[in-house]
Amino acid sequence: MIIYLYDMRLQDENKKEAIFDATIKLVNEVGFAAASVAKIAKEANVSPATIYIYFRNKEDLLISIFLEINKKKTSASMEGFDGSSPLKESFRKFWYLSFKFISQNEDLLQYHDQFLSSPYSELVDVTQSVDGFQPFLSALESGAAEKIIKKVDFSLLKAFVFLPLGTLANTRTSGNFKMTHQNIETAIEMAWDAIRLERNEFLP
Amino acid sequence: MIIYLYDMRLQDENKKEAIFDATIKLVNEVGFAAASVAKIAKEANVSPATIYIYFRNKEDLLISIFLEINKKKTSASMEGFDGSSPLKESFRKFWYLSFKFISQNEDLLQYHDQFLSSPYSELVDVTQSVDGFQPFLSALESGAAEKIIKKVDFSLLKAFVFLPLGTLANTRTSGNFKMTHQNIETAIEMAWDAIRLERNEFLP
Amino acid sequence: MIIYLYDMRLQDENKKEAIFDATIKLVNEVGFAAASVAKIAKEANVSPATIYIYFRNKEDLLISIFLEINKKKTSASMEGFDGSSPLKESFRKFWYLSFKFISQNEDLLQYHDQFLSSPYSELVDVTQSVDGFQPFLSALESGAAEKIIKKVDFSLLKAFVFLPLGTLANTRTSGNFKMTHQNIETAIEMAWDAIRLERNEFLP
Amino acid sequence: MIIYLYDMRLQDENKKEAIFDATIKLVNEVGFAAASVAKIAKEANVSPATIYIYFRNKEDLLISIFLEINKKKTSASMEGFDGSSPLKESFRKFWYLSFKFISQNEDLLQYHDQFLSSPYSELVDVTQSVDGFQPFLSALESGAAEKIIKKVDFSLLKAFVFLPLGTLANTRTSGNFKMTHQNIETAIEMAWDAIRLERNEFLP
DNA sequence: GATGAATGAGTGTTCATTCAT
DNA sequence: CATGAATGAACACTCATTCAT
Repeated sequence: MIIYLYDMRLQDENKKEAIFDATIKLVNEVGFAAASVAKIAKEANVSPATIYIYFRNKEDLLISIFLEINKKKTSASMEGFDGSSPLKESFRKFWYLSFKFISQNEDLLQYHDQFLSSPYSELVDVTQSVDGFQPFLSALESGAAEKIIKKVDFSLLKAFVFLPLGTLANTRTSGNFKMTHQNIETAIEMAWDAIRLERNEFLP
Repeated sequence: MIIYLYDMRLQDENKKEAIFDATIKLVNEVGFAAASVAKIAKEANVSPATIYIYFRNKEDLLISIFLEINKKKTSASMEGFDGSSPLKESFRKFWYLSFKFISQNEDLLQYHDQFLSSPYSELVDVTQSVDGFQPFLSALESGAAEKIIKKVDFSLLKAFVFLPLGTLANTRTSGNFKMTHQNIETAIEMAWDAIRLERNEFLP
Repeated sequence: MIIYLYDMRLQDENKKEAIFDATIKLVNEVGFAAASVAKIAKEANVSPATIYIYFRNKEDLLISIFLEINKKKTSASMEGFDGSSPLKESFRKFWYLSFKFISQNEDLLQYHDQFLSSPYSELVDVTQSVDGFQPFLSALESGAAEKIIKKVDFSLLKAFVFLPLGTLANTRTSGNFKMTHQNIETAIEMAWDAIRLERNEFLP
Repeated sequence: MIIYLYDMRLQDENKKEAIFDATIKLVNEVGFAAASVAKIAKEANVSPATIYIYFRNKEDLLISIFLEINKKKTSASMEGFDGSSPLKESFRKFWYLSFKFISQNEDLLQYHDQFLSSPYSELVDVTQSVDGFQPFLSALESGAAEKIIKKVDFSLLKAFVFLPLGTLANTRTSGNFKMTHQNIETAIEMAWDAIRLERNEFLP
């Protein structure tokens, strides 16, 4: 017989977290396809049936984790964002915070990446998962209006700003890229060069 | 009635191609994990056992397809590459040919992308799959030596030159990006801006 | 309606036993190779997947059954063994009990025999499966030391004492041998004659 | 184009023999169940289809081999059998020749044994496979009539005379039994003691 | 809430055999 | 005669999910 001293809700959260952690670990280790419910359950030290108490099905579990990671990542890279700062400064800060979060949460990012390239990604409303970046996107739009940066399709922005960030940070896909201070500076510069509008500052 | 013009091999190639096509179609439709051998066989109008005549196992099938796509893609984008041309011109041509190939073979590229982000990708020697690009990479290196472009880690190059190419071309990941002439020009410009070394041409 | 008298374990044991029985029946009917997991499951009125709850794999199932039969057989033929009795008496009793057990459990013995001549037998530590006979073997050794029986290699002992027992009892291999009282007596006598040391009791 | 210089029949016999040898080798190595037609074909350097030219099906192949081995073994152990010799002498000679054949053809015997304990054995008329021993069996019968040996059921004879022979000779089942001259002598003596009728030669 | 047992449908792969050439 | 290609059926085993307790 088990005695719950404090609060049942606590226990629940522990279980849910255990399932989260186990799933992330397993997916990173063996990939999405091979991360079966049974294995996740074993890794989390719960019964397979227990997982179905917290999540409707496997899909729900995997998506929930993705969304949570996404939320964490977004709020981390948008922390203290100030729309009134100069765009370049905001840009640099965004990359910096992103790199920092990524390097401190490699496992989460690896899951995030794998999820996006799995068929499960189609079940998530991607636009929604981008919501948190809205202030930054607005600033970029303003920058385009002010001719600071190029006026480009959102896909191009993603391709040259957000995407490289993800891959560079993922050790699995970036091979021997070392996140040194110098490399980070270069990466930020490259991204900025890609989007900024060149102006000859010596002409009137 | 079938007429064998030359020899039996003719029929074989047809079957192998049917299996290739069926696999690519299925993987693009339902993803890597859900593309079972049985389903592939049905799609190719072939017995599951037949697949094992042409490929050692599922892994071998998937990798073979990837390598073939890779070869096609590489030779398409490197066609007529001339190391003595100005770097920017080579660069532009490379992107142009790549975009052209990609837009004409969306299904192949979608497979290619999915493969790279699947666990199967670890079974392929990636360096080898990049061999065909060597002349272009050498030109980039020379460009760095001549201070035309930034001297950067290969991972950074990949992240800002090759990766955006892939994603922009893949309709699944690039959403509503339309490959208009204008968009392509912009993309090429962005990529070049990312890597080029800025020089004030008005100073001595 | 099922009534659970004590606890769930009851039902489990029934299932496990059903699987055991089905396996033995099937192996005896169609042989080891043709006794597939699917067929066993159907015979036991169980899903194939259920078998994997009780046994790690087919090998584990087959070996488990063998070991259980072996245990039963050993303890049956060694029942009430008394090392201080005259060797011939022990010998006769051993054969008698063996014959009795065998004749009452023909199916188990048939499985046992087939297992030993299947490739699976190599996965079992044979010496361990003989452990239960140790007191009898010791008695035989003492008998050899006392020049009551021949001092022979263990393999010879097996070939003339334990092996004939098995085959005679197995209806599949022994054809029309009827286990009449007379036949049993003769068999025991033959086995004893084979191993005993002849002494002319009339010479000094 | 292949040119047959001498005689087609020769080539055929070579192929058939290659298939025989390959089968025996494979069955001994991996067991009956795992010796598939495809593997046998590869081992024999022929196409699977070729096997079906020489044998109706797999069953036919396996049985044919068994019967051929059986014939060889029988004629070897019955070589120069003389019904007019004293029974014990014939008996000893029979064992001796058997042991000799067995030790010189371990692979054949291993196949023979495995076959007999496989379900295929039921497809062979066992009585027929014993035909060659008939003169020896007759001699044993006469011996029983003359009260030289026990008058026993044929199954008992098999269990104490023919069976031990097989097992002792099979290295797989006999473990560390070494076929030394001494061991062979003992084995023969044990078998003879088992069947002979004891007579006190000192009484009238 | 939590569970181990249970399962039908599915997995990748191999089977013995046939067939057109 | 000889073959490689072809196959439906079967193989051992795992899957996501449900259910009685």
